[in-house]
Amino acid sequence: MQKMIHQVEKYVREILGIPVTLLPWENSAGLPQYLRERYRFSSMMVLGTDFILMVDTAGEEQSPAVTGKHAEMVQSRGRLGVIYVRNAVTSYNRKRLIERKVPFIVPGNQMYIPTLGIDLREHFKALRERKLVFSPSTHALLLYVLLRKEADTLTPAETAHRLGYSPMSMTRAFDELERADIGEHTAVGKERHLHFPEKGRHLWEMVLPYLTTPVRKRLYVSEAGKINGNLAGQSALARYTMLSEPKNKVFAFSAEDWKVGPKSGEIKE
DNA sequence: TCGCAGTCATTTGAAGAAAA
DNA sequence: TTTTCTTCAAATGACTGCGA
Repeated sequence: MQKMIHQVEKYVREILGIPVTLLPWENSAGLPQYLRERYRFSSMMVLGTDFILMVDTAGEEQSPAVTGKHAEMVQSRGRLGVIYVRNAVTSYNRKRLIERKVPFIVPGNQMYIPTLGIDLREHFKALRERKLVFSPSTHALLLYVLLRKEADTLTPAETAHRLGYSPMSMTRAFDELERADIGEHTAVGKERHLHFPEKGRHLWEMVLPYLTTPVRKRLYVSEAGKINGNLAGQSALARYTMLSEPKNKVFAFSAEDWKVGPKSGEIKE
């Protein structure tokens, strides 16, 4: 929770360019128990105006109507404007919070405080620098390098042939690695050469910040015993190591295999 | 001639908006 | 609140031109 308070502080400071200090709000003891259980309260001064921050600690989102009522109750007790804070708000609830003129802050994302004329939406997200994340073809190239024993020099054309990608995709993968300063990139005539001086764990740790999970979705299904697929996660570890089998078996499917396989059969999600 | 790179088209999925 | 529709971005391949 303290982390969220810091995020709000940082976000407001970044956007408005002024120092902001958040302090615990002393008067929260007089609020009903259910409000004190759901929210954490802080006081904040922005542009000369004091506010109470009502930080939502619950996992599930509640309706904007309920949020509005809670904010009104806190406002009537504290005699100060209330700003609702939550780490994420769905688009439809955001719209309704604005309709109800409920001030809110989603740290790093949105700030709506109509009394101060502040209405900063998600477009600020786009202005931030984008983190370099490797494309799937680059992931494939790296896994190929990590799994094979010999350490020879690679070219885009040869790697494309081996991995089943087009030469253009492999050229892009080489570009991404070069941008991330991973591997030794040289050119022999017009041919690009890529060599990895680092091996195994060292290489893995170097590339880790640029990798993303290949998992699109996690599903729990009935009749898992009827599934025929590639074991994944702890189930795969149990197959190849001394680890014991997990209670629920884990399988991995590509989107296509899932559609023509278990999803089309009698397995229920 | 061949390998690479630039550009454009296509496909796919995610996110947001609108409708029910 | 849920479902459906729309838009946008990412990933990839095909085509083409450049230059060693």
